[in-house]
Amino acid sequence: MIRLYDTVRGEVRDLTLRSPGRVSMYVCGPTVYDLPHLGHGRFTLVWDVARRWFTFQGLSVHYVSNVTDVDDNIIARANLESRTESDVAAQYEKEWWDAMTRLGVARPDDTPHATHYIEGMIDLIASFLDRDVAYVTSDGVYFDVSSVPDYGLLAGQPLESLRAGARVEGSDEKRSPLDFALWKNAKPDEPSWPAPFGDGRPGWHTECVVMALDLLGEGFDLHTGGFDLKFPHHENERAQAEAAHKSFARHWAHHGFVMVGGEKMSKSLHNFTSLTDLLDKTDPRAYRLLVLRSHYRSPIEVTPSIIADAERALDRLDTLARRFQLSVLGGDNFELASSHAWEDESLELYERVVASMNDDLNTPFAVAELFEALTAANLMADEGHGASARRLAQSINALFGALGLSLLAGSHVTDEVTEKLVIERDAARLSKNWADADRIRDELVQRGWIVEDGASGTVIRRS
RNA sequence: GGCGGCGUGGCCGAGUGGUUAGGCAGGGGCCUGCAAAGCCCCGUACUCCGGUUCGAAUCCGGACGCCGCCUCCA
Repeated sequence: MIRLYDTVRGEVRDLTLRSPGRVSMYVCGPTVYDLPHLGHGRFTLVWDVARRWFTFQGLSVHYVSNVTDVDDNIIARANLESRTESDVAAQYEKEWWDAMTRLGVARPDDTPHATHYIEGMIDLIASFLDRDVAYVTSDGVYFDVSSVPDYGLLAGQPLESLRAGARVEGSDEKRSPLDFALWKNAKPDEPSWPAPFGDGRPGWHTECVVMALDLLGEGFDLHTGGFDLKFPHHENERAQAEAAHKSFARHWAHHGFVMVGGEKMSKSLHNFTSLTDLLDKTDPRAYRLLVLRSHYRSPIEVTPSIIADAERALDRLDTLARRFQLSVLGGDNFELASSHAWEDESLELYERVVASMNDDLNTPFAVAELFEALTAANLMADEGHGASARRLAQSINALFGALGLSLLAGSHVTDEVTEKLVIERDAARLSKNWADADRIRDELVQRGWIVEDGASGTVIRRS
């Protein structure tokens, strides 16, 4: 049984599935108006890991993540750069998927776009107006939050106390500061769609309700996003579903932020590092390992030295892959738990990792178990138990693969000169000509290789 | 103001009341021609003050500090 923290209840509880063996999950995706930042990288990794883990465990996963391609920020950028909104959205969506590919984040099964769901949103808004849970103002249509009795459930606060803290905005026609825009009336130079209640464009909170219900259906299993989406975004999604008399997500889970110097990373604070930038400078697997080594609900700090730390840890994993010539798992290629042979040490490892992962996705503990197993595998091999060491290493590989982390034995592509140097060095070592052997080693190092003396002679790999 | 979370060894980071989390860095050792890789050993931490308990990082109360949400935001 998989247990997961539930935001509504404020505690870890069983993830009960709508239909056994199948997980339906909706993850709030990006608004495509700028390069993805580290925070986006984190959340996509966190839920990619969850998805992979569910799959690994034999569940059939339906993973939906939206792309918001109409919004104020996109419009602002388009106007600033004298481009069309769709041009801006297309550019940054491409940047998004490029970054996801490099991160090793698997494509969602569905990636609905807000602009493809305008009709459904209009229908929903019209039904709200019919039923008097929404009202028209001079600038659009607003949802009346007081029409939902348990509004504030996700925020953990009743409507009254939320209202008390709400910032008061100038003079608008909203009945409550918490009421939110379902539809924004068309303005010059803005994209708009015809609607019975006036031409315009949808507000942000409506798209996810319509798309989630369309693709996953009522009572889908899991809805996730960052803590900042808990309120008001998710609360407002839920409120709309309630008002539409549709059962919505059974389970809500939220992940922690990426911090910069103790503060939340965000575009509005201008303290973000682009994910693209990080991926250009480091092994993308380092970020995945970093994310795995902290709990998804905790904040993480991402600095160059912390990334470097993860890269060094990665070296040890790759050394294992090299030592046992492990095949590359992870990415699009991974084993299912049921197809791997778990026995002895492997079985113990597997059971511990399962216990950790199924306990609210405790990836840090799972990774700790894997590192302990790594030491054990090396020790077994050192002591001459090659076969069992190799079996354990393969299991470690399979489990990291299930978390989306590929262990790489590294490339052995060399050139003639390098090959010649290796042969010369082996000859020198054989004749105990240490001076020449060391000189050649220095030369190989200068050419960018790390040199190790293996049982069968000089072994090189890229530094 | 309301609600929520966090304060762990040099750094990162888990932690179910009593037994070594794990990683990185550092020190010592084994192995090695020397290295590298690997393995072994070492630091014995838990913001502070009370309380409960035979025993608390872990439970309760309080203090201090930090962070998040209540506005666009992953």
